[in-house]
Amino acid sequence: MENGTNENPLTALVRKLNQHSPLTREDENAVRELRARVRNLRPNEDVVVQGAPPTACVVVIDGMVARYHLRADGGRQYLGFHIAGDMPDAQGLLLRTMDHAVCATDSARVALIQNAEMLALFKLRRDLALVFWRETLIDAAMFRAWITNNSSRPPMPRMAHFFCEQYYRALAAGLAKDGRCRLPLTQSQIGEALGLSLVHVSRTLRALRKTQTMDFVRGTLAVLDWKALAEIGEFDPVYLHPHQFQAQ
Amino acid sequence: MENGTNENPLTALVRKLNQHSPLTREDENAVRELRARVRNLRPNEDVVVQGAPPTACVVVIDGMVARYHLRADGGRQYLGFHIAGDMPDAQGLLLRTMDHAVCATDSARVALIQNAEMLALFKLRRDLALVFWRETLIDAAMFRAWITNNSSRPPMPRMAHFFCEQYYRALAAGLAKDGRCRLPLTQSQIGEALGLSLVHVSRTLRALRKTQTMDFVRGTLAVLDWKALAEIGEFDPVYLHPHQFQAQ
DNA sequence: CGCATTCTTGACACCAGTCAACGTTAGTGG
DNA sequence: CCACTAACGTTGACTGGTGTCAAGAATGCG
Repeated sequence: MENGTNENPLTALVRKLNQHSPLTREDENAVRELRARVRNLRPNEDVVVQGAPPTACVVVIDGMVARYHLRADGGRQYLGFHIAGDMPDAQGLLLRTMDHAVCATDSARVALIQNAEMLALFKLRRDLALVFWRETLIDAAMFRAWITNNSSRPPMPRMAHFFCEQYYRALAAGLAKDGRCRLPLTQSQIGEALGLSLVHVSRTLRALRKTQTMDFVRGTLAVLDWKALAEIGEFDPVYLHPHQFQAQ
Repeated sequence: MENGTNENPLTALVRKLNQHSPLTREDENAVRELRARVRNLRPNEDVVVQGAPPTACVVVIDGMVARYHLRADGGRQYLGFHIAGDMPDAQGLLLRTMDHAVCATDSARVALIQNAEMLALFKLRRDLALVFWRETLIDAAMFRAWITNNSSRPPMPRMAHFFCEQYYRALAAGLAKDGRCRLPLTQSQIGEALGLSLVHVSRTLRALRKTQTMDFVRGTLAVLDWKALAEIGEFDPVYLHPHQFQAQ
């Protein structure tokens, strides 16, 4: 399901929004007609820098993009990884300072939409504001899940939960097939996401592989036994609010 | 600054919203005129249960309220603590299932507003939707800060950061004086927030006390040297977006 | 006063971080 | 195609930090 260059860059976004908030045809078109500047990112290139005032908001078209906190000592804490259709900095729409940064983990393509344009859209189509709001609320639910995961689960379940989340979302985005999806991260980055040292990521990964439920090699995640993996990670996708919406 | 029973129960909410999004007099009145049912909570009583469909949203009037994930083994992971003016479950407005619970940590008073009433308000006063949206985005920033705090800081800075956040927010809410504020938590609960064992909370607290920057005794936090404490915890309040707003 | 809850302290074990060396893979240029 | 390099991953040895267990002290409440 590679995104052809001819396709509207916001198609993935529309699909994603529809998953939790069915859009009218008019709403869909209004989103698709947003003026988006497409930008190619090289691995590790920042697209949003921490501390800056946000001006445009980012929609991922292709590849993977990460949010992270830059620590005082220069270290990173990754806060989430984003794929086609995700808006990793929607909070910038309404806040004055970015409290975190966004970068590409691998090559990625993103669409940039001026905040003013988004806000104008919300004025015009009020319901869409609620749709994007809901999107940011699901985002917040993911953050909560990360707090619990990183704070209260031992390394192996923690890592299993992490892989479950990534795989589940890739599946929802149509980016998984044959039990595999792209997850272009180094073990070091996984460590910076889960609060584990690189060495311990390696050890934990070995232990996880031995359960025969998954594999992870050079940026590709393979799920061999979803049910068992989800059990190890205590993974329950309710927080991702799949196919849910509240009628207005 | 105890909240007299005669006062409008939503005054604290209006004050808080004003801190990031200056409201017009009409907007203020519209918020104050929301029909709110006041409910008294006893220590440890749930007001929102995990997994349930949300129907009303909660505004804290008095006391302290906590969000938490209930783990499969019955353990809790606290996700945040809330004081007067906070809306600990605003996400319930637009999502179908509560992925976390809300309880009182001590006796508390909350106002309950039907979701339908809130949504009607947003239809009537579109700008208010953006104001409440912004409120939930600041919430999300706090979650991110917790991820980083719990995942990447050693116990002492972690705890210092936690105390800084609580004190800073109490101050903003007018609930601190003489360098002290209420923080009605047991050490066990602090452990369940920071991902530390009870015993280690006790040890870390002793170490923190020895720095002479703070004290914490039976539900009261005293800040003795704010600057030094903030330094220990690498605390930078930008993520709380104090006095910030984006003109629409 | 007596009981339940919370806090403190010490002893101990083990998990996970650090250090260091080596292996593996991908990419580059000859 | 091979040689070389840099980045990434693996493994072992070691250490220290943090959890667990257990006992006792302090506090609050009835």
